[in-house]
Amino acid sequence: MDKPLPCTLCTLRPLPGFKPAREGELAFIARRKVGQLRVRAGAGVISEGGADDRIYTLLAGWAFRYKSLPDGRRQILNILLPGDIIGLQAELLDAMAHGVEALTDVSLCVFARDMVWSVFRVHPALALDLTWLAAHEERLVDDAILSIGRRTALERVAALLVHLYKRAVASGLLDGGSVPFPLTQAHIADTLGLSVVHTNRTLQRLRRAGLADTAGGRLVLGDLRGLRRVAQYWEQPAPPRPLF
Amino acid sequence: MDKPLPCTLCTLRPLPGFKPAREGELAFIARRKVGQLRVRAGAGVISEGGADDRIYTLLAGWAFRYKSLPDGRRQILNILLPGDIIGLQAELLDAMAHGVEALTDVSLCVFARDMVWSVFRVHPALALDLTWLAAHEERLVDDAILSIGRRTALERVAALLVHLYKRAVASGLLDGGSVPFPLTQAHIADTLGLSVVHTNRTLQRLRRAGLADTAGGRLVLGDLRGLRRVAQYWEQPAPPRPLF
DNA sequence: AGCGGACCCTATCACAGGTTAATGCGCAAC
DNA sequence: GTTGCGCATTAACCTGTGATAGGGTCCGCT
Repeated sequence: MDKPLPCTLCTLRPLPGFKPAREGELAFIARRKVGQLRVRAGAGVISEGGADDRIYTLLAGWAFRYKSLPDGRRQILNILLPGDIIGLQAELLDAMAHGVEALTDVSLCVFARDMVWSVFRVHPALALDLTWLAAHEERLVDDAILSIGRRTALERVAALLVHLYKRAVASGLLDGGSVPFPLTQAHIADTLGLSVVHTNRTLQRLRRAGLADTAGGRLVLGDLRGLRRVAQYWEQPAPPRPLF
Repeated sequence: MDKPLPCTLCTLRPLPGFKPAREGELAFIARRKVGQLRVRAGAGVISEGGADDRIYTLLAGWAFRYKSLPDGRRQILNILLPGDIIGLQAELLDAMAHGVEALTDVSLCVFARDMVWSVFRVHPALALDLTWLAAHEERLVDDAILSIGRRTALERVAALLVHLYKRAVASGLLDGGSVPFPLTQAHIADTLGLSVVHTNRTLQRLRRAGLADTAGGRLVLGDLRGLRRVAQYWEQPAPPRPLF
């Protein structure tokens, strides 16, 4: 639990990727932020199947959603960046069907337990925003299925790198031509349904081709257009997103 | 366009899998049903990237959501059964990121264009139900990612069959120990990220093991428990779902 | 009856990607 | 400075799955 940042001073909201808050709604949200939580890199935020029914917003840092099979094989569903909501599914459905783990040290805004229902009751436009976020996350997952199911390893890795690069840039993380990249090769493998060894081979092909480099915890794209072509990745416009 | 069924006489709602409507809400929904649409097996309901912003509920028949790569490889994201909503993402995000195609002849309830927003404005509890459906669909997609990314072909096919069997039963389709099964092996392949040939091999392994048979457009599970074990599939409780 | 088209099935071959195991490197702990 | 650990890297080998090609059956159409 670290020093809470009041929502009125939110460092995320001014970013170009986020929609400005409407009249009165920011205050409404601020009133329901009950604290702030810090989680260390590698630690769990929500455990698979757990019944933690709090709602969080990722304020700073990276995390990921995952599911696993009984025998331990793990699949990462989705990478979470600042502004993403955590725990909405658990609130709506009854149990959490997936776990969430911090990739870097992470700060989370913690919201009151009745947050969701009160949003729906008193601020329909905000409720629509919440549903927008859910639909948006589903779209990401849809894209992931397409990758894992139908792209080759090389295409998958290329598509993931382009995708994460874009999102990191939108989160204001671009610095000197590169963005932070806290995923290990094991994370990439778990995201793309590959083995670690083959992920390594594939990253090297991209590196040697001058397309992308993930060394030193940072991601540099040497040739964005070329990477996109390799990935068969076509741009989707990204409208500003709501923030809680 | 066939003879519209009034929502008050809905054939789906009485099924045990669906939540009864609350006071006043059924009338509200009924008022916004503007028609009924019939789509032949194999025809498209919504085209990928299309801007059709209407909302449908699948009233009868099977359909599926899919995405494809520029070069034609196709991935099925999700099988749709009666009660599923179609077009919610297009309404919220701006374009439809996926297509929808009918698997059998299909009947759809067509809703007024302002349906979503009016639900949020005047019936918060219904709005929450809508979001519940979105979260529930995302859960299905999460499960699919886990399958495609981390299960072997045999496990994938087994898991899919168990899953569809369960859903078909919940839709009241069980008849004499089997349920209808309108997917061709090509559909299964596109759902699981496999080739048609390997899908065929795998189905036969299951058939010879006495676990499952998909012949003749019907699905018979010879040994549900055994199939679950093969699939590493653990049951999730299915609470009754809302219906529009 | 004959034809064509879906769909299912089988066999063979090739290769992408998995598995296992060992090495190296940087870095924190002591 | 040694030890240990996490992560990236390589190599050798193996296998699950894909690609291609063909045959069979059923069914609707003319």
